[in-house]
Amino acid sequence: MNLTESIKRPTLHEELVERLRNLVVEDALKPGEKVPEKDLCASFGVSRTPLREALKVLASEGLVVLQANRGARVTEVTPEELENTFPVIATLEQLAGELACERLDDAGIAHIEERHKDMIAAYKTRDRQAYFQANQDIHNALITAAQNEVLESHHRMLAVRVRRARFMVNLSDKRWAQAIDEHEQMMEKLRRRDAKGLGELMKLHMLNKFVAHMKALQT
Amino acid sequence: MNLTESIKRPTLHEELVERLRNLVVEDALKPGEKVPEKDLCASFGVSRTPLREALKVLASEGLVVLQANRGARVTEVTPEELENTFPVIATLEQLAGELACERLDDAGIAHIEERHKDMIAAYKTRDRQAYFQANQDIHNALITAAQNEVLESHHRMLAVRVRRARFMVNLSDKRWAQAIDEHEQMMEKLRRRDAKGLGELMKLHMLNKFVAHMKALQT
DNA sequence: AAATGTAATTATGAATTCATTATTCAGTCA
DNA sequence: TGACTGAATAATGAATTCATAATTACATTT
Repeated sequence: MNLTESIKRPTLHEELVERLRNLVVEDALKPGEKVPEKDLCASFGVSRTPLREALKVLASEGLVVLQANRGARVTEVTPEELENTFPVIATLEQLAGELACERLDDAGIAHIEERHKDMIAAYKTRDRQAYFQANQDIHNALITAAQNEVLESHHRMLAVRVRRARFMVNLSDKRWAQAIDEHEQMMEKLRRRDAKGLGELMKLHMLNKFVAHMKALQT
Repeated sequence: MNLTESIKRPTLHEELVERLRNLVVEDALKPGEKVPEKDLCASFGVSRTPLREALKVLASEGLVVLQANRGARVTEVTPEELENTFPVIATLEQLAGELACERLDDAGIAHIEERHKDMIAAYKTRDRQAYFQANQDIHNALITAAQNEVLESHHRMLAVRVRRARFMVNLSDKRWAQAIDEHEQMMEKLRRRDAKGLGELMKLHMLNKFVAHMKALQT
């Protein structure tokens, strides 16, 4: 079978969750900003019902907060929020690193190696856009390699929240170089399939990223 | 200020999320079971709108699955699901243990000590109900003590999913004794404020619980 | 002018209605 | 008998409507 692509027509509310989430992550909807249903309905061309359903989901993901009878607001990215989020991501990435090492086959490692090279190339040409993309691909690949749906979904939820912080800070040259170095070390552990080592490095990598973010925010 | 309790009048959909979640956790709604909106609306005395909003939230928490045009089903508790969930909970509890050690004051530790004694008492009289309750209280207290909202909310989501498994297996005498022993060790680490030690024990405790569950399921 | 009270407007929560998609079941034909 | 067709029924997705709470604008009082 499978002659054609399986027909997937997502429901409106699913579509809206996606679109709204992107708006929040891409910073089109600013933190603290009110999200008037009416306007969103108009711009998406849907009625309030599916939109409100979508907002409920976003709220349970922590991207917006709902106040009864007072509508939705995009959650603020506060230092406290980052302070709480990073350790949790870090510990999840540690677990992911360990599992990925055990479950990745040679082809999988080769694939990550490719993206790693892309990332290095982007670093050398100082192409921030390409760097962020390759970086994210690598992390996502490692998460996927862990083959744990629960881990993956919770990691995604948290990663989304942190990704918004990207718009707030500039990656310093020093931190950028450090991050590249950490990735080199991670690749080394991965090649040797050192599960514990990779896990620890990934955790540390996240916590260092956190420190860099906090420093940047304090200025 | 704060002269009176802040007035909280939850919206219907919030109330429904709570109630429905309980129904799933308490196993009143069985895994795999269809959840006809109509019946639920009738039994709760609400219209479909808030109920459907609640189902969307439950779906994003992974307690139900929504199939377009075919309604909601309670998610099955499969061995795969447990296999994926336990390691994630374990790693979160490890983090919680470490943070709790750093942040609990003497009064907080004393409070946990109390619940620990309750748990031991329940064990001696083989009062499963009281045991489960005290056990859960202890874990929750440690999570709360970590003072990390993100950690807490994600842990709660996962704990709910696992708690359902309780209805599927019987706690063996052997495992029960082992669990008590593990808790004794955890308390010892906590008294000494050995953050790393408590974290490792809590992780191990969860993984052992997982092994016990899997053994029980295989029979 | 500042503060308080009140009416008008707006936005939200929830119920209802409408439109589509599944499901059921009787009937037909091989 | 058993597989297929299609009408009837039921359930769901989405739009609309209604009710209520919040906000705003304005007036009144001091």
